[in-house]
Amino acid sequence: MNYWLMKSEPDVYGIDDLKAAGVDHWDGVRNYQARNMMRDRMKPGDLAFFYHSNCKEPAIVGIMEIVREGYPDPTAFDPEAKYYDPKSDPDNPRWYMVDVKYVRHLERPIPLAELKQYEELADLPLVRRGNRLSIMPVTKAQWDFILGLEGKEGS
DNA sequence: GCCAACGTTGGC
DNA sequence: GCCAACGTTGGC
Repeated sequence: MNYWLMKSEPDVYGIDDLKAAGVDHWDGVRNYQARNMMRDRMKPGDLAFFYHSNCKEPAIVGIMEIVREGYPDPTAFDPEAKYYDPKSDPDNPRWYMVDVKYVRHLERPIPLAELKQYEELADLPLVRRGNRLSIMPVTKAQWDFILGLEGKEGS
């Protein structure tokens, strides 16, 4: 199984929204690298960190499970949708999404500023300068290390 | 709100 | 196919 980290702006869709929904579509991704990962690599049973971006304190805030592998994102076909893409054709869809299920909040949010302090996470794209990937793979070692931070005091 | 870094677009 | 211009992301 694989591990992931997925970003969302809490003002748009935060972990509490996913908790309320239970299961939801991770739609609106319009980046090819992220698309490829959802379409080709994510499988039901994979786990992902829910990350809050573009907010006061960017942080990993929870865990979710992939429950449906990549399939075409219908919001790309909808002229009324915010992320409508006229170049995505239902017969040859350009954009994909997965379904995710809320698992739990972390015991405490683990802020980006803290994640940046650890040598163990130096290769995680999230902490690298200028990184803009909204979906990224996390190694098992990184996953376990981050979970190990949960019970510690933040710094 | 600023702005650096990045991905995409489109002219050539 | 190059690359400048542009729009977006996202931390600060």
